[in-house]
Amino acid sequence: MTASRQVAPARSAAPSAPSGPSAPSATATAPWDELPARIRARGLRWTPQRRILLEVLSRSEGHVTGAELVERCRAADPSTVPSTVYRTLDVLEELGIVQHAHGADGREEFHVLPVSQHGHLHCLGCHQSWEISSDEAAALGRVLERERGFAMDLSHLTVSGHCRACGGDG
Amino acid sequence: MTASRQVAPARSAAPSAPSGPSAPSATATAPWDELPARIRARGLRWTPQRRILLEVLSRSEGHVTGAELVERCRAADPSTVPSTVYRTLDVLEELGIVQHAHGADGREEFHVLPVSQHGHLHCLGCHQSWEISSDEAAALGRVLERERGFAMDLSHLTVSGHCRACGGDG
DNA sequence: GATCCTATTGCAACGCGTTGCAGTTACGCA
DNA sequence: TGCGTAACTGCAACGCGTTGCAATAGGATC
Repeated sequence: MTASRQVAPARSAAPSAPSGPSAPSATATAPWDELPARIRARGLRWTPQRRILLEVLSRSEGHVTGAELVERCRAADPSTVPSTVYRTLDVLEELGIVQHAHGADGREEFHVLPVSQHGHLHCLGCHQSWEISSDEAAALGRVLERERGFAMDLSHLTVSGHCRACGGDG
Repeated sequence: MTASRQVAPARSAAPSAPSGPSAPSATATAPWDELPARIRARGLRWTPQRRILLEVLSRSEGHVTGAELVERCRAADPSTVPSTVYRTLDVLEELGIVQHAHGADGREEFHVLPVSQHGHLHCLGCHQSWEISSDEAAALGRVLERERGFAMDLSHLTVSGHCRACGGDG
């Protein structure tokens, strides 16, 4: 048995969205090529481990859990260790390459190349998830801003509840 | 050194709210007394371990993390094991005694005796947290309901961002 | 009070993620 | 090309939370 590349950990399936289509992974200007330079320009280093993670990320779309990324890196290089992956993800987050959030179950989810700020919707019934556009969350943002001076970070938002199919409608 | 009852794990300080005062732990009708009966009525059992957790909970207000509850139970009975605490919390959640959510860092937080549905606001700068009333979240709820038929579970909502003091205002 | 059924417990192991530390290595510079 | 520094890696251990399993013990019934 090889390192089976388990992709969906049974609790965070994120299939196609029924009403809100997901962004088709535009790969805008392929920032992957410039990354080594950007990294070095910051005094950071371009290592084989980082290259592998970047390759994995460049093939990913939507949300990926940390564990999934570790698994995929391990498929590319069995000697991969989790701590390196997570630390590299931290670095990449500072560079704006990924953005992390916490799913409804508290697990970390990474979003690759955040095209636009968006939150997540998670159904407690069927465990599907969808994206919330900034438009939709705008009202909440405005209320918090106006009444509390609180600047919401949409990308970190996960709203749980029940979708139409699972009894969302009365 | 005894089992030091560490209360604030340094990453989820939740002091008094600056604009939204927290509910003053009304202890409405003290449901603690009826609990043994309610539990037995369901075919469940009233055990010493559950009694201890209930005592701990009855002395808690606001949000408590799972680890904190384990710690406090251990203070009352050093032989307490985490799995029992967490399993009992599951049972109590079904009975409506507690409600769990995931904080901004993904850790579990339990809310004792949820007086009214409310979400949480978490400042990424100072790590304070406040409650979001259902009024405030209503707009978001309406949008999701109308456009997606999605029934938001407010109690599970944590909004991250920056408060006024930490740069929330432009 | 004795008996029986099964809910519950404690244990041990696991999974995800983080952290401290010592050894390694990328890479700027002479 | 060789050198030096500090960024990075891998390891080991930890913390939080979950799960499977065998043993225990509520509590209903007689």
